[in-house]
Amino acid sequence: MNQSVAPYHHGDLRNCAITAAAELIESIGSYDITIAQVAKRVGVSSPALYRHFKDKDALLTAVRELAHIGIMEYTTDAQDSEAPGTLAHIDALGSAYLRFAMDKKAFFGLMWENHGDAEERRAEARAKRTGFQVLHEAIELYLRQQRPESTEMSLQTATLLWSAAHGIATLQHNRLLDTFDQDADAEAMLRTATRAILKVDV
Amino acid sequence: MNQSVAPYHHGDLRNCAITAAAELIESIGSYDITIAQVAKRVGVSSPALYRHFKDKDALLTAVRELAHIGIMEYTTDAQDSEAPGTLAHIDALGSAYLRFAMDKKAFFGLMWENHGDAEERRAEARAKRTGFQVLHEAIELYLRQQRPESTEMSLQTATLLWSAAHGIATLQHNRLLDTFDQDADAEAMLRTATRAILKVDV
DNA sequence: ATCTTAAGTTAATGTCGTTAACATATGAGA
DNA sequence: TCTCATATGTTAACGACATTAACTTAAGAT
Repeated sequence: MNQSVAPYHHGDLRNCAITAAAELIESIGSYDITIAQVAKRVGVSSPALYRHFKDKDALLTAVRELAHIGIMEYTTDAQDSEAPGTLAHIDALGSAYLRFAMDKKAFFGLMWENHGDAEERRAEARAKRTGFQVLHEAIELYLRQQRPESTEMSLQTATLLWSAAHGIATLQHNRLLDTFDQDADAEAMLRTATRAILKVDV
Repeated sequence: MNQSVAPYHHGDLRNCAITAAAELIESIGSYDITIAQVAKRVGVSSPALYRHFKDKDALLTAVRELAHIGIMEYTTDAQDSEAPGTLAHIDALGSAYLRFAMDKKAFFGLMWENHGDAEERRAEARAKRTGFQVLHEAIELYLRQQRPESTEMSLQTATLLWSAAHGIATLQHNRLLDTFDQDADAEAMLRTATRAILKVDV
């Protein structure tokens, strides 16, 4: 009556393990966690986790899914905050990406790790593409309204803008922006990049 | 007489270990190597390496230095191939970066890993800044010659362009460019980004 | 020649991922 | 209600690994 899905002994080990792993990652600020740590946190023996995950990587992959959901929340909030088709809308999406990268450093790092299984990779690529679609649609709408002659370039433009955002986020994540330019401001950089790529006069 | 520096028992374990590690990384295409593998390759016991490296991370840091030298070679070749101050010169630098990322995938990944010691980090940051300087100077020269009114923006411009290149390289490295845009061409993207950021009319 | 010490060796430790062997609770059906 | 297959959990054990301890050897200075 307390749980809609309350399977066997533990109740819901799989999901608990995933959130425990996520909490652990968040608390130590690194995705370098151990099966034993997760098991302990859930109050279960290590091998128990192997009833629910093929291996450690499978668990981390599940956490990555959480991370995808997390970045999607940031994105959706941003999306709702500005009128579609405006430059502000695109800025908001980029800003959300940068904020996620900084707020959830460990998750952001985890999301872009190289990992094992080919099947899992495909699933994740799909999830990432879904996130990308939001940007793509925003840009397509913007171009259609502001620069109709460039509408056909929307995919290339979106890919390039994502790359720029990703580069800025990654370098900031590794504390390298400051190394290059003491006064670097990631958000300002991304706005500049956005305007340059969209060929908006500054 | 065969070695200029032939210290003690092995001869030159430290350097041999570093190159052995690098070869190993290159041959398996991953920097997920083990001390034992490196030791075996050099024909020495694992603990022997601890006479020359504080821990595994110290060895990997040394390999990272090799990687920095490697990317510098690509950069220098590119630099020499075009006249300073031209757009082609800047393109060549970016192209070198992308090529290094693809040619030496494992090294590229290793270079941007998060790692331990604070002191080592500072040293690496310095090495990276040195690489960045090359781009910065190229851009400063270009701006001075082609867009004197923007010369004061050279640092910000260089940082932004590096970020864009890094984002493209990273996404390509993770096979994500194709996921977003089947026809994505990293080099073409970077050229587009370069022209947009430098505000060159296309 | 001797002695210090750098540079190597083998043994041992603790952690980790993972599998094996065993135990138990759950829900389905007799 | 009893029974049984199976999902889920436990402890024990293994092999790989990083790292340290204790011991050995060779090189160069005195």
